[in-house]
Amino acid sequence: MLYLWYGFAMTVRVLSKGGQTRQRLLDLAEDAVLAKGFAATSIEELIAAAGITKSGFFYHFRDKNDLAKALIERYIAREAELIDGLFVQADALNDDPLHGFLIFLKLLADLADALPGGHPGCIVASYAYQQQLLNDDLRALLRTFHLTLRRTFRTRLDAIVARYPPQVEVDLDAMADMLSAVMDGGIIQTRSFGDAALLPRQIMLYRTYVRLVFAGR
Amino acid sequence: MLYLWYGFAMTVRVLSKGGQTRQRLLDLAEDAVLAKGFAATSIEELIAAAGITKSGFFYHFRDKNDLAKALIERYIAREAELIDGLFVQADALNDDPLHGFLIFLKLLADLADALPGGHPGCIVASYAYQQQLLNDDLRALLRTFHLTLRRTFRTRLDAIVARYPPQVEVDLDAMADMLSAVMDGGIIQTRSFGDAALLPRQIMLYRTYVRLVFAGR
DNA sequence: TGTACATCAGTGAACGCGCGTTCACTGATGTAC
DNA sequence: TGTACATCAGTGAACGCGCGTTCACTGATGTAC
Repeated sequence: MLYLWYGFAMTVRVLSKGGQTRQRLLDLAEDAVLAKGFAATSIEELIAAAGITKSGFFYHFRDKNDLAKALIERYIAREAELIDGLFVQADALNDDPLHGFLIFLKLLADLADALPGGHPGCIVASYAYQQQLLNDDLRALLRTFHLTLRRTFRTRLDAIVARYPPQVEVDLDAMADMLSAVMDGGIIQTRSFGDAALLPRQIMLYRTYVRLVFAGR
Repeated sequence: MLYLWYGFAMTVRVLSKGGQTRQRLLDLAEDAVLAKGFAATSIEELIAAAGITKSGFFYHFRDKNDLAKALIERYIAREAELIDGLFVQADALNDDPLHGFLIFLKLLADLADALPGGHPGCIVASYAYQQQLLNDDLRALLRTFHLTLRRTFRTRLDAIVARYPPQVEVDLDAMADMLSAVMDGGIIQTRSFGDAALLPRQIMLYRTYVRLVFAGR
């Protein structure tokens, strides 16, 4: 399993027997969805791997759509926890907003670099090309997630601007979005090229951009 | 249909009856694949929309995998034609490599901005999260496509560097890849937010980065 | 401590539907002589 | 110009398989009194 990515930030919870099975189903589903998409991921293959029967699956999830929902919700929660954790680390040693953000980006790149087979993929990005399969609730979830990321990064950029007047005129929302964009794009490239180094390299390039805009060097 | 994006650069070819049906199947398939993924796109729905029978489909494509291949090949060819066309336009009026690249990026952003419902999506990016469905040939195609883009942009950047020494140290391959990344990421955001303006905004932000690195302002 | 009942985490069998694929056939158009 | 044959662009019927979902049932564990 590839959850080094999340591992360090995850709250460890003692799970009941059923909770364990449910988590296992979600783990299997996440891998499968990232590898071939939601529609091509069959309940049959998940239960085969988990070693339960089909009715066991339907004990845990009302229907397949319910699985999709649980997958996004878990992913979003983890990702938020991860990012918050990195910001806490980055802020621990200094008070400067620009340095804090730059350290955060370095930590993010290091984390991406440490993943054995490359980043496992982003469920939210994968769903973006399968939107018609999702109901309105799920589409709203994706939207909210991207909005949260934008707000999180934007808040950081606002704090930077207050102390470091930018060298050029930039749209701060776009600048915030660019980090998500570069990560989603970087993951796609990592997958296409089979080169795990591409994602961290993109993050570091974004970092240089931020430094250039606000510190001029 | 959303092919303003490609329309202007496409060579107009007179198609035979069968060629027309084939193109129509590809158009329908492209829309469906971008909306819900390849696995969820059924031959049944395509022929219903095209008004032929299932056997008619199998006259045009050996099997479903053959459709996937045709879809990527057509997409890649169009995209290459589009980019080349924009570079020709950008180069027509000036000889400066930096200005040429900046004009190209502006044309690209304008084009993205002119798309009625936002960019229809990138087949290659969509396939990235469905790799396990593809055979080795198709995976190689995706890889080659990204390599071609990298080389195309890298060549431009090399020419720029020769005349404009960069203000900061940047990895030129990563800088070339960043444009693809920002576009793939921008499309995902455009889809999640339902805001067509996000993609052109990301392209323009990348453009500012290039200007900043090589012109310092 | 023993008994009754409730909840948890499943099993097993059956369902109908839609999917991709195959195969034998066909009418319209094109080409050779 | 007429005839023979080939190719193009499909049709129609049938196939088996795997999919998501339902339903009645069950053994193990937890809780109340």
